Amino acid sequence: MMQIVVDRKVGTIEQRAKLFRGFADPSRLSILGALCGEPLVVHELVERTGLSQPNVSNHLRCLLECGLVNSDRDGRFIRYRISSARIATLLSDVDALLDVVAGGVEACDNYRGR
Amino acid sequence: MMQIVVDRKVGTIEQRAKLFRGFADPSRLSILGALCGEPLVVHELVERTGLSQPNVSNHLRCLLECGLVNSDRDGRFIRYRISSARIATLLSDVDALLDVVAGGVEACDNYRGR
DNA sequence: GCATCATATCATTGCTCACTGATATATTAT
DNA sequence: ATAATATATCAGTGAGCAATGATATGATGC
Repeated sequence: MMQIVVDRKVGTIEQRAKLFRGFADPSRLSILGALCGEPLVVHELVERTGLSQPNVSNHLRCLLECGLVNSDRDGRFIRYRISSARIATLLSDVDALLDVVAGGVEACDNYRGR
Repeated sequence: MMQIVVDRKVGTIEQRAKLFRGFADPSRLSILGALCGEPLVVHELVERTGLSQPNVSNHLRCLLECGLVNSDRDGRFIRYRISSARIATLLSDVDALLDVVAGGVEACDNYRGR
């Protein structure tokens, strides 16, 4: 029986990029940052992030679909939590990297900010 | 004298998002991944990534401006290297997170891929 | 059932980015 | 100086995403 060996890494680059894009937005970062502290319901996230409610919901749907957060219904509230402590790890790693490259990132004009 | 206390985190969220966006592209991930192995000159990156030369140069300029890579001229070649081992750390952390959420990321339709 | 609160959905609009193709600059060798 | 190699630049084009506003769904208490 023939066997086709698929290079796992090739497919993974797209996945990695997709995962990075999950973090590459100020709104989602605010939400994830808040959830790293403690689980929160939507209107709490709205308060803390200052984002509009539909905006938070839209991003939560994305984060939920990607598996970055989980949700539980609690009466008429829905409580969200990060799905893995690795998310917090990733966020602190980025901060560590920012300590090194913050100046350059600030200066980089290629992304004009959104 | 009045003092205005600026929340450092607010500014940092934009920076974090910007830094994440540096990684949120398959082309740049390919380039960074290759450079994590060893320093390489541009045409080597072109070969290994399969990207066009202008495309590689454009992304390198961005990565250079952001401080994610450094460059040294070597005759008519220009050799690029990652600026910090933390970059490799970040990339492997993402892979670790992908082990947990890969299925969800794959299924998430919000980013249709680029 | 009705009113209210909590959250989700959806279409639209505007902005931003990635890639391409052509061209320019830089370095080395002859 | 000229040719050849290596890399950078830039404008244009196409596509995709984020936020908004309006509305829909769902749950609770009266």
